[in-house]
Amino acid sequence: MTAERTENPQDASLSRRPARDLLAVTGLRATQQRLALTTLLFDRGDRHVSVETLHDEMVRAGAPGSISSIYRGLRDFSDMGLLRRVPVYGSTTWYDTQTGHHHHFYAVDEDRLMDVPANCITVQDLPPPPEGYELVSVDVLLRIRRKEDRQAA
Amino acid sequence: MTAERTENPQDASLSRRPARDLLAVTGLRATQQRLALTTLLFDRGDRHVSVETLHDEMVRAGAPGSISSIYRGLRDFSDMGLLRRVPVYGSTTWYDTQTGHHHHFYAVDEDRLMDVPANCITVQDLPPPPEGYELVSVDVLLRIRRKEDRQAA
DNA sequence: ATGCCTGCAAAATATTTGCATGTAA
DNA sequence: TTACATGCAAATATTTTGCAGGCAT
Repeated sequence: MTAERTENPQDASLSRRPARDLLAVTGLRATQQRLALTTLLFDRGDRHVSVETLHDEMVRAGAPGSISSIYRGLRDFSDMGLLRRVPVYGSTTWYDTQTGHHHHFYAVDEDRLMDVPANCITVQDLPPPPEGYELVSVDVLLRIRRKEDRQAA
Repeated sequence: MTAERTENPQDASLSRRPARDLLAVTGLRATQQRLALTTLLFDRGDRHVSVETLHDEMVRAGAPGSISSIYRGLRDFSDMGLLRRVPVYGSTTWYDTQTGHHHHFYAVDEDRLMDVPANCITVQDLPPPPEGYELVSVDVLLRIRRKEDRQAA
């Protein structure tokens, strides 16, 4: 029962220290799928992803990971605080790699998220949470649409 | 007190003028289903509903309307500006009967929306929308959770 | 009478899960 | 070695839609 462990050269990028560190923090095992996911998510700065966009990316990159694993991965990462679910109207769930406070434009006609530059929005006079609750996050969503969509009848 | 409120489902309440007026504005026909929907939605002040909660209500009230009709109704009402979709994380779509600017608490562990009292939140320094876009709405979602859920692990 | 609506069921879309196998530690 | 993770497919969940009959106008 001796499995050969062939160290693929291409594993180097997927085994980067940062990715492993992120996983180590969560206590999740550093599997190939999770390392690939982590690298794609966090090596390019702030991004918004859905299961679908990320799966496309992984296929293009030849990275390992089935759809189920991506669902599981994004869910687990969110639960552990590595990602943040973005509140939008549409049916698909969007995740943001930046967990700090910042906000979004949402182009309703295109079902597309855009970042709002940091420091651009000030939220004041927040009410205290209801009795027994604590505040977890503040999300501001600026719904926008193409000006041309307002057709002068 | 054990008051028996045996109100007739086909009561005149479903044909109230306000409900008909709302529908008249949209150009949609005043069917029994839409009148029932409109009455349930707008006779009780500000509320958040999903297809499921509303369907339960209609069943309980003995009001007419299949699930499909409720889906269609809420979608159409939103499209016509009578309702407003609330941006949340979960899978179900929530609608708010108050279309004016106001904001929400979202209890993540219960998948439940609560109103934030008006005038409680001030949003300042809004950035201009991207070139070619116009701002449609500003939604603030305050994610909250039970304090007890923070189990010292 | 006409054309928009509804209900039903099937389809489409989004996400989770059972289980056998694979693999990190 | 052992527990946890993955892949696949089936199961759920949510929403839309085709169509025949119904109802508002």
